[in-house]
Amino acid sequence: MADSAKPVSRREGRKEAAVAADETQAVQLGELSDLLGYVLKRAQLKVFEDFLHCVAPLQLTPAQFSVLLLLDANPGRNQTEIANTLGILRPNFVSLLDSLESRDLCTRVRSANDRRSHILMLTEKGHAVLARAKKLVVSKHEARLNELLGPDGREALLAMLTKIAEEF
Amino acid sequence: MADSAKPVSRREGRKEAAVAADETQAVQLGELSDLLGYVLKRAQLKVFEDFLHCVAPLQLTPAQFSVLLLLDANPGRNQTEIANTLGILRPNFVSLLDSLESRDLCTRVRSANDRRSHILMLTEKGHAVLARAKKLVVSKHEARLNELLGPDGREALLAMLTKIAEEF
DNA sequence: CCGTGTTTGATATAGTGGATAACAATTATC
DNA sequence: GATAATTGTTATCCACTATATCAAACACGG
Repeated sequence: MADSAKPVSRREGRKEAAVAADETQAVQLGELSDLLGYVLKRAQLKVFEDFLHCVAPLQLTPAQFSVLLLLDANPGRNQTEIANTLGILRPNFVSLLDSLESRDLCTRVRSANDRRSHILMLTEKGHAVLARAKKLVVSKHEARLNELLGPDGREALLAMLTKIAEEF
Repeated sequence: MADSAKPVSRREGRKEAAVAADETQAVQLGELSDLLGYVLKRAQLKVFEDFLHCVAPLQLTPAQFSVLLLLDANPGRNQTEIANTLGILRPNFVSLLDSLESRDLCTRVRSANDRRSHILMLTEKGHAVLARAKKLVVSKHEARLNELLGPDGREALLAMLTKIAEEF
């Protein structure tokens, strides 16, 4: 999100005329601040933005990180299984994998059982990058969330979001 | 999200061979289920999907609904102010407004003070549609969230998300 | 009043994510 | 062995996001 897209809190530098009191009056959010979907999306953008910033030295997006995590936890799976688990459509998963493979973070190996499918595995470098990424995520990203919400707050939030994601 | 994109819970109809026990073993989410950003995004998609479904009779997207809400709460504002408040870039706000205006839900009026800017206002039809949309959102969408989380759970969730959106 | 700079809405354009159709290769099924 | 289904892939489309640029209108200092 560009600077000019930052919401609400942007005090436009113009019109110093409205000296003390008025200050051009901020736009009222009104019932929008009670719309869960609205706040949810706003929070999600903020969290992704921070994730990107924290993992910037490793050049990993949230989606790429989630793929590496899944490959680590599920060796020997094919593209369809990993893509489905992440809610990514197979066609769109191809270029994502291309990118990871071109950076030598994972490899596609033709399966011996079913020569149609590609078995996915992390490379050595993939394991190393994932390990460093995890450290950054825990020590910087999630740590900041813990600081803001408290450990129990974070747990409660995670539980409610999981409930929505699974049961809603 | 298409059917084929539905995460995890998709038991592929193939291979009845794995009769009772094995069942091809589900892919393990692993540490992904503790990643707040991941669950946050998943929950957000679910909530938007439900919103879209609940307001389908009025053909309003979350973004369009939020614009109508803001125009109602802030009559007499121009495009830049409304767009900034919603975190929408001015260029992208133009077509959004075009769509609403072509449906006679709002109007652009040249300001008398500053003939560069367009004052935005809801039309009569806009007010009516917004009123009906609000009813649908409250009675169907938010009601379902209340049912899932409980009134206090929903409040707590809203509070934490707002905190993230504003202070993170 | 004039000229410089800024703001507003708008256009064009590019990048990204998500979605569908179709295809060759391979496998499953009957 | 013929037909159907699956896997990875390509092409393509749509929505959303982002940047640069423009004309019109305004602000302001000289």
